[in-house]
Amino acid sequence: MALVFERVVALVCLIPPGRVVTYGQVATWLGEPRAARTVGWALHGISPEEAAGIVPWHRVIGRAGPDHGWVSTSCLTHTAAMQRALLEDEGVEFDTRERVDLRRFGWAGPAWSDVEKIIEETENHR
DNA sequence: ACAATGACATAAG
DNA sequence: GCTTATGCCATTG
Repeated sequence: MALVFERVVALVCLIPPGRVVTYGQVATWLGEPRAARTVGWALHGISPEEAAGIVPWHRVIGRAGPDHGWVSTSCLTHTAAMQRALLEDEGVEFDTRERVDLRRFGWAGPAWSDVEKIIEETENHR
């Protein structure tokens, strides 16, 4: 497993409220720019308890263009309507086509030191 | 081991 | 700008 799910979850936990990131970004931070799909899989495996208030899974969205993202979940337990509601509650705005402006709400990502810390922790915890 | 699938991404038509 | 086709990683049958 080149891309450890725990790292994905840890990174998602670092996303500040009112900000969103794409699956591809998360994958890139972990050194696997092509593992966007796997990131989605990792989040899909999150338990309901974690999703409740610990892991802000809703802040991870798909790409809809260079500057826009959109809710791409098809999961039945974490529906798109639910995700949109959670984001709007944090101040993230959706345009008329259910898309988010990444230039306004996108997150540049954590500092490398934080990513490194996560890697070490997951390495240690393992 | 092979084929199919999925909360993705990018290039091509 | 939208639809299709291909590529990707990891899981599952």
